Amino acid sequence: MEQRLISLLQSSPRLDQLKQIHALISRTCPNLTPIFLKLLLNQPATIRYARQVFFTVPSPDSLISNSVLSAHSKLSLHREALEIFHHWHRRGAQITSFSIPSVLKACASLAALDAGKQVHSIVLQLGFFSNVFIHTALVDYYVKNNDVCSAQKAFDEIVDKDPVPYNCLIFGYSKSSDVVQARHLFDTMPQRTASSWNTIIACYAHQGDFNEALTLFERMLEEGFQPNEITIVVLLSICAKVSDLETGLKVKKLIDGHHSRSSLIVRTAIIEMYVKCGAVDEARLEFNQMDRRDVVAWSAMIAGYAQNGRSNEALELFKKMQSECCEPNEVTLVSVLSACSQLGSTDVAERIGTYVESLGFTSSVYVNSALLDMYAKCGNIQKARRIFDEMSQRDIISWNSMIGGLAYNGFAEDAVSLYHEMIQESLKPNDITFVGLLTACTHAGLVDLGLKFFHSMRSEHHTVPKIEHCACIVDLFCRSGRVDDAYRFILEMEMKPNVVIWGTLLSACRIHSNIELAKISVARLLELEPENSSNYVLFSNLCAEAGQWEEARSMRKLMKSKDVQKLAAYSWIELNGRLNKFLVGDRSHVRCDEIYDTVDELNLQLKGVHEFYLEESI
DNA sequence: CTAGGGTTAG
Repeated sequence: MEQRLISLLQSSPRLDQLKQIHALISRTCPNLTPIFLKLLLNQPATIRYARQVFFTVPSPDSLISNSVLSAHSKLSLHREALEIFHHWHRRGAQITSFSIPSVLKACASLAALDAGKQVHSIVLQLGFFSNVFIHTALVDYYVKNNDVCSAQKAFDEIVDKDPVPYNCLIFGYSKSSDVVQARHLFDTMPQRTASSWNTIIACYAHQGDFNEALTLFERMLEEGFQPNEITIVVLLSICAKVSDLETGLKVKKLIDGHHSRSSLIVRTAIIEMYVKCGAVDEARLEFNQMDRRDVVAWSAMIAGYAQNGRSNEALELFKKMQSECCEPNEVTLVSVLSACSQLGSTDVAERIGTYVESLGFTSSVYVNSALLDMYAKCGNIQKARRIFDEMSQRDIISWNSMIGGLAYNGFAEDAVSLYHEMIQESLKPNDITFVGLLTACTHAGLVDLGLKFFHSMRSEHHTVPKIEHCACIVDLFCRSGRVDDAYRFILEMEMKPNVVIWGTLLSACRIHSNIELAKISVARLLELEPENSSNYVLFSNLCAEAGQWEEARSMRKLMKSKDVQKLAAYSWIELNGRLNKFLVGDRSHVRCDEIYDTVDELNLQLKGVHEFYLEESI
């Protein structure tokens, strides 16, 4: 009978068949009910029915009750687990020490604070003092509720501690950023497991102390611990954050033997490691080799393309994801939007924007900020503003995107007044806020206001200006023709000027024909990036325009001697969703004659407009 | 029949 029952249940019966089997058992051999129930618990498909059967059992013993409870807990059916426990508790059934951990796990996952406290008091009433399992579950419960104090108290109750409660509490201290306590527990625990190492390594990684994390990993290997999947994932994510491809590959080697079996998460972490090290093509190879991909894997790869400036490939992959019926989540959409914002195409922005808006992530601050950022960067400032105004919640990044968006689109005054609104709402500006503000001032020629904002960073907002803020100030002086002030500012800067700063000055020197400063800037630029052709070309053109032919020729010579290749620059225009690229003297387009005629005509018209304004001003 | 650590983002 029992064998037949097993084979019947394994043939994935329908609900009506299950009912028949159940009826048969209750009529002919009720003593088989517990076995029947246990078999139902084994499969997620039949656990619902198991619950119904359990509720009909007149007085279930604690063994079967605990099995029902733990089966639900294992499948993360926490709500149902709590329901079972309440039902059972009401009937006055005997609660054993085995019942408690599953219930506490359910309370922790549901963030059911009151229920958890009740269970704790039941624990005290029933006198389960110093039971390792129960108190470990209590430590875990309090850690998950961010109450590390109560967790420590529950921990202290345990007389004979194995590594598990230590690991739980170390994680608790890690979550509350108390590295000292975490490390103390780790150092003093009598014996460790691989999980102990994983927890402490992850703790340092969360703190941003990647060196200590890597040192501990080496010690872990030295002491003969076998890294598991979680160790690998933690390490790969560290390598991703510090862009350390060399260590990343070493870690990857550790699992290369049984690579085919490695989990989705490990493979996603490998993709992420490659992506953050700039090795996008290697990431794609890894991605292609996956036999199964979830939304996280797709998102990681799409984000990888987006972050490495390969927007078209990001969008192509998103299309493929949709064709394989994988539903995008917020993270996917944010990456897709970020790819679009780099393309700068109004058509694509319109299409993807409308699509994203139709999906109903209306309350997501993340998605909305990415949306408004994209609209702004693609020139649709009205839509960007509409999204911003309609947002029910905004964080610093939403404000920054809007301020920056207004700034880049030339609405300097709106950017500045939005900043004041932000201050009114008592939000703290960060360094990105100031990049937006300074950009606004640059575009509008508001030199004094820009300098005021720059100085207020330190004095009022306790943020230290970074090199990008200094670059904004240099640009601010340069655009208003004050190249000498720009140079003076560079000399007084606390940090070493970079290529952006010297490049800005050099370009300004060409416009304002300042050969002396141009010489200084180009010298710095050739030190910093001898391979960049535009510096040589810019300087030599500048000299030629000023009539200094000898200087111009020698710079061309220098460029040639260093074998610097000049990159062909092209301009492009998007028409009816198609991208058309043009090189200098390009005749490849089928209608190039018409195109050149039109360009000539436009030039004439522009000259006419220019002359008209000249006459007007006289 | 009981417990812990991990991946994607503006």
